[in-house]
Amino acid sequence: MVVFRCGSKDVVTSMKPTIPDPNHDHRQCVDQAIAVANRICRQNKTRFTKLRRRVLELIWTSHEPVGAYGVLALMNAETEGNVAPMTVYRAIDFLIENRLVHRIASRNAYVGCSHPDSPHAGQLIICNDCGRVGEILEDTITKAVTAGAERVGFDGVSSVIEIQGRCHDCRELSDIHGNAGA
Amino acid sequence: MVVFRCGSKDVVTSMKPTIPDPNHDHRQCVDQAIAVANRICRQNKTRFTKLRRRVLELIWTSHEPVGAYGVLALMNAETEGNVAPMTVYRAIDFLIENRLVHRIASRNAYVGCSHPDSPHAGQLIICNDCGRVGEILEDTITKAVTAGAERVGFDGVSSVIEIQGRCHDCRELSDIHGNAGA
DNA sequence: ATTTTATTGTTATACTATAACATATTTATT
DNA sequence: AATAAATATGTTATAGTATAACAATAAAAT
Repeated sequence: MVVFRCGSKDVVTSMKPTIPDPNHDHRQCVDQAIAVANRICRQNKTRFTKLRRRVLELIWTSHEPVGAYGVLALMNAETEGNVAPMTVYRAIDFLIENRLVHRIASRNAYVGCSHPDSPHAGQLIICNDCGRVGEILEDTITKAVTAGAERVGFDGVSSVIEIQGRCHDCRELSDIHGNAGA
Repeated sequence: MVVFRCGSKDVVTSMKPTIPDPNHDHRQCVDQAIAVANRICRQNKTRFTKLRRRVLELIWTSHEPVGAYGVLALMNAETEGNVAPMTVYRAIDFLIENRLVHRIASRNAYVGCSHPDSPHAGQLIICNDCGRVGEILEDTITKAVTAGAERVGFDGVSSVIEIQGRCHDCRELSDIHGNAGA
């Protein structure tokens, strides 16, 4: 199963919705993310403060991962006050604990989570060309990992699964160049 | 399939060889790793220099991941000359390119590769208790990841798969404590 | 022997993340 | 409402990870 959410659309399919279309209405993504965050934090009895909201919005600036210092730069660009790294990291930690943000270990960067409600961790798909990141929830992967771990006596498994490759859009672009382009 | 190599033993099994036994003869692991590295580099027409060999040996000091600055500390502890970080990083990069070492993205650390010959990337299993790292080659995982990626139009996939949990040994230890211990 | 290429040395600096303690704000309790 | 307890944020300093840029050396190719 592939789950992908953008704005109010919640795509559940077995085919191709990969990474958000370049022309999609991204403001909807952000609005949706904030709305979901509000609900999740209410459920978790945690506080979705102004700072945390701000950081979440900035992380959702795009579908490309942002570094903590990237967020910091965005914050300090807007306001004249000087936010310290610690402040950003704390907010990010909170967002991760509440499953609103993923850390991409292979890039030391962060990206908004598309389905914070889902109980089991998904897999990140990272395009090496355009840098965008999507998320899939493949049961076969989850099961294979659990089974593989159990085979070697591993317990209480949580996995970092980051799939790097080239997304559908970028492949088409390069096909055009390769076949007909200059 | 589970592949695990220690010393001259090359275990291929479907059951339980997890992470190296605490009592194993670790010098054999190191010797084996160096011998394999020699061969691999000859095959790759790359140079397995004294420095690179040294760094590989130090990374193989144990089955726990070592940070780059950990390697650096080990080097500077032995010799009185001052090795610079850059030197270590370059050697590590070389070793990774030649598949002799894995980077563990979730820990910013490095660990020797147990099967540099294998064409497809394996999965790392990391014990959160004892810190040791093993490596498995589960075809079902590899295939599930490839299939999942293809389903969303992903190409040329290479994945970071780091499975974190508690190894067989640590679980047994904690069972003892839980059932009969103080 | 000379050119070319690859490796290592050296210095400086960028990037990522956390520790420790002070202050402010919110929530719970009386 | 006043106080205490818990949570969140501010602030400063520092630890930890990684790379850029250029110089010097060593190995391979011509």
